[in-house]
Amino acid sequence: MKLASWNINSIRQRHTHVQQWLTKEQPDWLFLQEIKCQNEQFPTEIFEEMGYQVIVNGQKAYNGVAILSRHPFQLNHTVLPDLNEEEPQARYLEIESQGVTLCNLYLPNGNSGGEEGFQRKLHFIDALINRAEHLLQHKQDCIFAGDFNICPTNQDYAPQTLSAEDALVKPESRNGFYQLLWLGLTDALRAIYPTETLYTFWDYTRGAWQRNAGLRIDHALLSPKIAEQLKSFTIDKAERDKEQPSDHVPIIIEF
DNA sequence: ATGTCGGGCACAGCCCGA
Repeated sequence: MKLASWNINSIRQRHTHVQQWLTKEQPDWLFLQEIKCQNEQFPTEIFEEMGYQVIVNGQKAYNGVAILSRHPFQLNHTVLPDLNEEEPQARYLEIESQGVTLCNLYLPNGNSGGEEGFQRKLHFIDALINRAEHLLQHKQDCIFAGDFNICPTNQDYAPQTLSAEDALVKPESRNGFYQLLWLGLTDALRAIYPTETLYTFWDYTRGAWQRNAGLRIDHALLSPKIAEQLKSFTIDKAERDKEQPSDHVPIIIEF
């Protein structure tokens, strides 16, 4: 099985990139984040014509997630069960397909909106931990993948790109990521590349790509049985060199 | 602060978010 995740930074700007990429890679599932459109604006048909079933959790202007699937699936959740927000944002999409629970997530960045904005990020992480705990307690094979907006360690961001106060590296954010690992989930990239410096995002500004001033913020966390079956983890850096690229590149796991 | 994107608003450049 092949599962990919890609923060696309507007599907309307980059649906051709996705089409071409799908033709090349043929994943069983593709998780998309930051589609930045409402459900009815998503180009569902072009992916259906390619043999994918499509489920979209969109909203106006910001955020938004979607899953493209070659296999039948059941929708589980469009909001994390324990997340009680007055104005829920489109940041989560969970399905079950081929016996695996597939959780596509786009964590709040946490750097805007002051302390309240940061707390929203921490609440999302808490709800994610609760969801992971629930699925693992019920022996449900599961994968949590997407844009976590967390650099787990200092190796996961280029020197001098972020301050210690940045929400992507703050201890509270990182602690949430570690809690997911302590529950028994495996950081798929680190299972295969324990020590290499690898990034999944390069800012549009300051020639970040040319200077390799990147971040590792797109992750795939695997429940134990899936982790045992993990065969490969790929960061498709070539996408960052294309015309009008997203600032994130696809990550791909095979199991 | 720098800097570059995308979307919204509303129709021309700003503003927000990343």
